Amino acid sequence: MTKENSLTKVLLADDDDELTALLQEYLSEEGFDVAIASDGRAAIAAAEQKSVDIIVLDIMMPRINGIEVLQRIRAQSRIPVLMLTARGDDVDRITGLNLGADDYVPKPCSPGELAARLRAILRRTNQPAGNPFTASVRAGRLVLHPGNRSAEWDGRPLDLTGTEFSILEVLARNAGQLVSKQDISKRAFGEPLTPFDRRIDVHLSSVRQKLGRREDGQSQIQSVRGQGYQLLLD
Amino acid sequence: MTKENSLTKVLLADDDDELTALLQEYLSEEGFDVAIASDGRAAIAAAEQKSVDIIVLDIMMPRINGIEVLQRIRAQSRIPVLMLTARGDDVDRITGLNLGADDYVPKPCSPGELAARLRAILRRTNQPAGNPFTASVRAGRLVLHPGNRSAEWDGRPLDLTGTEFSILEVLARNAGQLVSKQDISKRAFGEPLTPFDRRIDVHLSSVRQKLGRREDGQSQIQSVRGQGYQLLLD
DNA sequence: CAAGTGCGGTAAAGGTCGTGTAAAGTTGGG
DNA sequence: CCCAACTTTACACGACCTTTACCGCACTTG
Repeated sequence: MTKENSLTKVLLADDDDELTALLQEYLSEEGFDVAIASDGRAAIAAAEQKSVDIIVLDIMMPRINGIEVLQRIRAQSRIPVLMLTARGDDVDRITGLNLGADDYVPKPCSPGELAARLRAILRRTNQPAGNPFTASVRAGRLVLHPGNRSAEWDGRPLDLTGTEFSILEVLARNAGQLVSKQDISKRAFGEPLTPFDRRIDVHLSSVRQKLGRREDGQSQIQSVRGQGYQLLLD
Repeated sequence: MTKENSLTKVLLADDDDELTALLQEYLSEEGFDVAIASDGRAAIAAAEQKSVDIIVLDIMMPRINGIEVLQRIRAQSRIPVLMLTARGDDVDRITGLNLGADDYVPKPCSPGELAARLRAILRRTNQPAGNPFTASVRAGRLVLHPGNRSAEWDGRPLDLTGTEFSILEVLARNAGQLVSKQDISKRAFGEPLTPFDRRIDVHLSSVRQKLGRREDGQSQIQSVRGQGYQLLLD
């Protein structure tokens, strides 16, 4: 389910190999055809040669930085570009946008959210997205729509915040299996878990409240001490 | 993926020869192909030359310490790394993770748990695990799943704590044979038995209660005074 | 065979650590 | 500047592990 004719091709230009590996895996699952370039030179080369539909560009890269890459690309093409930058620098953001980037996403970011932003750009630029973008994730009574990041429980809409959706999506994609906090952090936040980080616990607590309880009084999301969490299938 | 036989290759980098020997034996049983480096220099060399799939790295090592080794490895590869550290020092933990370690395990630790963490990382990094990872341990009516550290008795799930699982796993892997307390300690706790340590007795007592008794009223786990314990096969 | 010795079984106490959750603090977009 | 979302902080609780204590039994010794 990775290769087909009408898959949208994404070029990931980033020197962080760990991050690109994570994103590649996720975006492939989402129905994108992913290519990788780990420095500016490679990015430009790839953008020119291969038929790429959209580019994800890290601002900080060896050899040629992302802004310059964007300028060179814009010099000869209107292909959509999404810029990734380290958190903090708003100057970069403005610069990037003025140069013709189509969107901006701060690092670290959830792969799911990145995918959603890519879809938004493609929709906006009228890209023929004839592929399984909108593929929903189903797990028991839960249905997630990564396309617009909305969710349903038993057919009723669930009002989730962005982070809540990201975390629940990780669990839903591995429904019935144990997922470690480390996994959840990497996939939902795009960064490894650090020692005293309680974010997952806190957001999961909210998610649990919104999901309600099972007939047996148990939470829909089970926790296994020291190991992780697990979304129960019915 | 690395060799003809498709076993996952683990590089153990630690100067504690006793520990590495123990881990090598265990991980081999688990279907890993194990290589050993006993100082930082050797670790880097091995990581560069041989095709290694994942690295277990002790922070405290002669010549070049683990953190520096990790930096050098990360400078040219994003191969998964699991860091081992002496208990206590959280600073090390943070440092390690920020440098790009994939997980952190405090010493001493049970080989079984280490293996589980390795599997988790490999799954996360989408390693093609075409090998006997998920191999369950079967002993009579008992089935252990080291993959998620869960267990069944007569098909019914057994609710074991982490330490209980570790101890029972040692017995199950030598089912029908006598295992000394010394062995159990090394394999389940990752450290030799000290004079007044009653931990094994205590945990084994809980395990016995959870396993119930045989028709003849005997415990499923026999003790041989002064020698050790033995899990009975039916 | 009685007394002594030491190992093993187990209950209970104590401490540690992971988790649940409310609430305060912070941030960023409108 | 406000509001929603997110993060951080704080506290409570409970699971788990270790330690301690006591008891009984096996084996030894006189």
